[in-house]
Amino acid sequence: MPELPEVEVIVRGLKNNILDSKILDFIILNKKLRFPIDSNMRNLYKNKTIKHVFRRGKYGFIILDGKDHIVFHLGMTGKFRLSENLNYKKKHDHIYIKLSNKLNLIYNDVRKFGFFLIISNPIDLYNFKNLGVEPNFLRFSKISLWNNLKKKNKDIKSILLDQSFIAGIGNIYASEILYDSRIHPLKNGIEFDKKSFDRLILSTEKILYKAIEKGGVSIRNYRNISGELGYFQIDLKVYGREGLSCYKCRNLITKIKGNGRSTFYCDKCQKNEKSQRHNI
DNA sequence: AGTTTGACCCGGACGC
DNA sequence: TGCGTCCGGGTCAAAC
Repeated sequence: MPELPEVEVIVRGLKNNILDSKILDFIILNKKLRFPIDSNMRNLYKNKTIKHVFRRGKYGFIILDGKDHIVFHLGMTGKFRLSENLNYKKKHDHIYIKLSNKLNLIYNDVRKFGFFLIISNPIDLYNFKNLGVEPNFLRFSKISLWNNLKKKNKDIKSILLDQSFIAGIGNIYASEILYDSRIHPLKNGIEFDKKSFDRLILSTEKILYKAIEKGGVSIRNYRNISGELGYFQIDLKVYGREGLSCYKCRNLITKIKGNGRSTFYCDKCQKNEKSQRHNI
């Protein structure tokens, strides 16, 4: 699932391959994504040059010359691939972007949870979708994050998924971050002390940064043999390991469900004095 | 106003 | 094999 590290690696892949080329055509094969694709897109994007590509949270931005730009979100199964020709079509291809550098950028999405939106100048990135702190700026935002956290009367797992707190963490990395920082997923924001908060921030940086690095290394030039951008295998320490033994203490990993989302953790390594009392 | 819940998007996987 | 049911994650809106 594309969370921040995957989107970051995909964006780097795009930078490496499409920057400075011109969009010769923007062909919409299927409008029915998460939000219906605006049919103006083809006209707006045609013959525009790609000036910048960057990421904010799990969103990607493709900045063109002129005032209209592209924002995309990959949902659960959104993928980009680069192809020299358009004859090799795949199931669930939804958009073909013909580029002046002889490559075609293809958007493929099995579940169609992803979307493309038009965004126009001026772009207020700081307030975009009310997104919170970018993880690479965490260490500079600790005071406001701490104050924010201490006001939140809900479990840290949900807080991590809240994009207005820290931007870009999804369900998988949330479990990984909490495992790494030895924090129980049901620990409340207001229950945090400075020490565990510090560990949380460190682990967030560490887990996300390592994943980005892994993605960059495992995909040579950010693009695999089939031209796919940014998908890579991360070694998960807790996520999906229900009933298997913890790598640190051999205790069995627990899976819980809240808000319809699964959370994995080790109840020996990630203690929560308060919720443990009520747990059984 | 902050928090919780659930709907929605959809096709693949799985069970019978 | 065919059918039905469930599942997954991110986002948003409605409910509390």
